Amino acid sequence: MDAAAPAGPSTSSSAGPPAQPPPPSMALHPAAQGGGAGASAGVLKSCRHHAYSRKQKSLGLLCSNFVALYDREDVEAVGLDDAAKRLGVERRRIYDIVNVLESVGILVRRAKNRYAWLGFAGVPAALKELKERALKEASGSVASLPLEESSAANVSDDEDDDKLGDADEDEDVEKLSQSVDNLSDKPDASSCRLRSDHRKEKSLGLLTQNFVKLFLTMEVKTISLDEAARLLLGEGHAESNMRTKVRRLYDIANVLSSLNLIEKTHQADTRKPAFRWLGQPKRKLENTANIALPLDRKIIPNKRAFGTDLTNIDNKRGRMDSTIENKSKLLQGGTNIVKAFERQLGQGSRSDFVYGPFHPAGAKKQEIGNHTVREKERKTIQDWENLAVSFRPQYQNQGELNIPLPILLDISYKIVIM
DNA sequence: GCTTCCCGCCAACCT
DNA sequence: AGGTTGGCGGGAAGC
Repeated sequence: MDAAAPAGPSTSSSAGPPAQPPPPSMALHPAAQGGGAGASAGVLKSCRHHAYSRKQKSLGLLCSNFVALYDREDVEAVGLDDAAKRLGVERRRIYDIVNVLESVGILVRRAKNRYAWLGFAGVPAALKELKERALKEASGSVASLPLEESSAANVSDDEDDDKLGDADEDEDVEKLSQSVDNLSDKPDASSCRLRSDHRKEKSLGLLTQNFVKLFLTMEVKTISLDEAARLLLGEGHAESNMRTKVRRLYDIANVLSSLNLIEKTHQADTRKPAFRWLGQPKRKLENTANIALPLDRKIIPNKRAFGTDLTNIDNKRGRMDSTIENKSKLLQGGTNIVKAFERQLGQGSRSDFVYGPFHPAGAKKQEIGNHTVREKERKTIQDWENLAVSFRPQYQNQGELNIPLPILLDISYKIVIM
């Protein structure tokens, strides 16, 4: 499938993206052709002369659209094919999105090609678990290992029901972590498993979790992707290795920032961008204030505008983090992890997590796996619903979305309110 | 010229 | 064997 491709054997990537493939997410038109991307290839080609724009095809934007499409009360399952078709992108991209979303608890894989939609209500539990797992790692002997290795070596709380093949039922949020966590020290448990785990170790999902763990465990609030890559890889990394990792982190960061879990900022004294964890409602409020500008007045980030990339808007939102300060903090990070954790866990746990821009439709889906969302959280969620009214996602090509009318109306409504 | 990151090849992994 | 998943890195858009 992966529709677009063919036309020409397009040998390999070395040939480079030949004549711009039509930007599917732009070109595909709504209801018109529920008919499948492939079919429209010819038509799309005719649009080729339109300037090709990466922005309109960014993962972040795609993610926003994805969320807009499924973040509704009545959505429970997500089919990959369906998503790809409706969003007008190739399946491959959906995998990217879905893997990241799963890592933060928005989705859970149920079966081949099928995911369950938990929505933003699933985020707190997922983050909490991430935190706790990282805490265990930290307090264990693996604290000093790069995350990528340590997480592969750690054991998650209650696992080893070890699965495979069975029950679609309850491989919940933990699935990913389990499969990786189980790796454990048994040297060559089974070459099969190791090989499989090796692949998982590098998965986008796990990388996402580890990236998020950085924010949850480090004292610093912002981190550049270079730093993140370095921390995740450990020292002695090959240069190419590093580049690849950074590329993946860009992908992840774009998705996470479209979810508003992080935002792009700039390190004070470098032109290098960094990402800031959006963890406190307080900050969120400031966000809201910033965002609640009339559309045409809105300060457009000087860079990419996918998702809700607030990037350059803010500056004042937090204290200025100097790169140097960050670096030294990061270095201490390992030893401070436990302390930082205790502090974070102690300070009102996750009521301080902030969801994405959409009001948590899944607010009523209180049960995530076996975790029950508590009252307090529920309350917070309601607060966010209010926030959501003024917190408008920045869709850029919603017109091209294959989103059911009611949703579009709902979205537009929110935009108009602004 | 450097950063950002889309694209799609193709191998690993299922079924 | 055929379909699904997703790592990976080339290379072009964006700045």
